[in-house]
Amino acid sequence: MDSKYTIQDIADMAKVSKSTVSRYLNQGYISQEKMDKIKQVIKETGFQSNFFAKRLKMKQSKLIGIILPRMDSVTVGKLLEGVNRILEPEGYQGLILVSDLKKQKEICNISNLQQQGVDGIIIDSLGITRGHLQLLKSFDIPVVFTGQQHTAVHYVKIDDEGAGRIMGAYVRQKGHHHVVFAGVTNMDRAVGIERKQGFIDAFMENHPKAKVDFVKTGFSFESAYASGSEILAFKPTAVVCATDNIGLGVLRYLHEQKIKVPQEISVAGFGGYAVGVVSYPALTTVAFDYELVGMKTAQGLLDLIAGKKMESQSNLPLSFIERESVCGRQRDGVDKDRI
Amino acid sequence: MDSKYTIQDIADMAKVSKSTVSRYLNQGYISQEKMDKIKQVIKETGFQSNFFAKRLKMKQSKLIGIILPRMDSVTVGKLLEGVNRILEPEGYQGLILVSDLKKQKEICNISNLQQQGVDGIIIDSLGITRGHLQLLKSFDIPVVFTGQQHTAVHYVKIDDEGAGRIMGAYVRQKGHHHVVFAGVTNMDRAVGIERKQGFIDAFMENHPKAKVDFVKTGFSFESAYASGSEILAFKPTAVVCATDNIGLGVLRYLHEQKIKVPQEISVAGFGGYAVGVVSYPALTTVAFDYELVGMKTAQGLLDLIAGKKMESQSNLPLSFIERESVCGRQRDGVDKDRI
DNA sequence: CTGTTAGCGCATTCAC
DNA sequence: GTGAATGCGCTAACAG
Repeated sequence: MDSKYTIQDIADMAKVSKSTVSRYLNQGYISQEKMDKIKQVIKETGFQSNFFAKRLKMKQSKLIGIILPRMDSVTVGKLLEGVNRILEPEGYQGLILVSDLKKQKEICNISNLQQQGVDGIIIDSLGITRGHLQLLKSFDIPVVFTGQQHTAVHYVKIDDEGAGRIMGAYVRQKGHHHVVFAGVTNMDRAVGIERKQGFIDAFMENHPKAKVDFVKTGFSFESAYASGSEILAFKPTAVVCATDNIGLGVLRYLHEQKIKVPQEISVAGFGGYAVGVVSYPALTTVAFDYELVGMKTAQGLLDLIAGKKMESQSNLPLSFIERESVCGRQRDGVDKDRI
Repeated sequence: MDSKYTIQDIADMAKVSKSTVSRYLNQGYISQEKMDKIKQVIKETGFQSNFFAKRLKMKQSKLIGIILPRMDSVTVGKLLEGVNRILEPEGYQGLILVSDLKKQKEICNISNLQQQGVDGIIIDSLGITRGHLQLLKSFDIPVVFTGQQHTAVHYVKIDDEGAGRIMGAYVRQKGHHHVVFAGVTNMDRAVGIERKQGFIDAFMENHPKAKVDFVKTGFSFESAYASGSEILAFKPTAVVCATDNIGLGVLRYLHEQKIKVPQEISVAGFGGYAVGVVSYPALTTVAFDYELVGMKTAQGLLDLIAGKKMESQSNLPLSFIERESVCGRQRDGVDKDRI
């Protein structure tokens, strides 16, 4: 295959022993004379040491396994960008595996990566199950989760509950009493439970007339769009969506129904994707910094690999972005405002 | 590190030789009796063969290097999705490196991957330079480009020129005479030259009154938005944008300027991203199937690895998506329609 | 069918 | 400082 030079070849050419070449490649400890000679030969031949032979000796792969639920998502892209920013300068490379939104495959991927001899694993998880914990116990390579949390593992994630609370407080303060929360399956703890509960808690607090109806939808624009009529049936004054994607789908549905946003119904989302600003109206949202999440996650893993401790955290900074899709309601003008 | 069992350990435990275990792991050719014994021991120990030792022998890494201009982009996500769909069933894994939009880094990444001993490389290139070709000549591992083309390499890409032509014909047929093409640097041959030229050629054909002004902008939503006033200064009846992202930025600018699209100005893009449908109005565009590109690219590479030939192609199917952002013009109502 | 032997390319003792 | 020798864990002839 790669009909390449070996360390022996260049040793011969430089008229030294291969250990000398090896030293040149690693610590040093050789005379200037041989050093120059070797350098020259290496340059001429374009020699590069065999990755696998090296790793076999070194017991270190400099490879980090990265398990992702899917590839074609904005948040995943941002996350990777952040992870890469930390890994690359340290000489690590990411080995990416995709779970296709299946928890079972996520577990397969873990064991796969472990077998490949990666130095650590980052998992943007769909949900941490007993299966995960059991598998993780069976070997001792460092693992950091993101996206989901669990007391038994290391994790770095956004504050889903806090994000929900921010939105809940905002919508309440805007004078809304009756909202539909368009959320996802509670198989996804972070988004399906924490984020939703945060919203409900803050929205309900000291808010006697408050009412929240729940409509379950998927993560995609299309499924959100398809839930439009179900949402409308509750006649809310505002729709709070578990993700910006869902918000965009709802917005589209409303637009096609000729329902004015935010005049007739307000809409809000979570995520802060750049696309939120291209919709009409631009989507009010709680923004997450996934690139930062990626950086923190990678740094945590590197710490673990170095034998240091790492602190799990689920409190990464959030920012509220008020755009155009939510408007205020008169103190008591609820429900009657709409037919 | 991974204080793991070796093939020797399990050979001892099963009271056979390690070659027998190796056979068990690979082809077969052993008695049922020993087979059962080995299977049991492996199960008990959770043994897994050492990845690096195996690769060192096999001269095959089952690793495919993938070089991307950046991570956080929708097209890249789709592409990877497609690549992965082909690679995974064949037991290959992708090793992803990011070029941060720098051609020089793209070249470094190539040589990096080659050193790692990948079996092949896929490059979503920023532009194929002499540096690329020279480096590629220095080793013989299969490489397939996408995103850009060059006669001296293998490539699979969308038909940028054809896409441009489709849009050119459409806009002309809609009765527009004066358009601004909001494009990117011609350092990017595919988008900056081929796509633009295709548009201009088709638009100009048998179209005496036609006029195309060019405004150079970046790939981002923000830079497109910032180019808004420059575009408007030409007073076109339509703006054709080199990508949907640019189109979205222009749309946003126009929206904020209270200029009605498409009544006052039409806008179109290229790409067919899902987000095009959430803008207001929804963006008319030529859609590319990047997932298909990914699949074709990966398949081509696999063919090359298998010693087969592969045909480069730049004619992957396109689809025109007519949405709301372009409208017809009266035969001579040009320019005067706008102040 | 099975055990023995011999490397894959490299890092790292150990004497010199 | 430097070279010779050893083995990382595995696969692939080689004889039996």
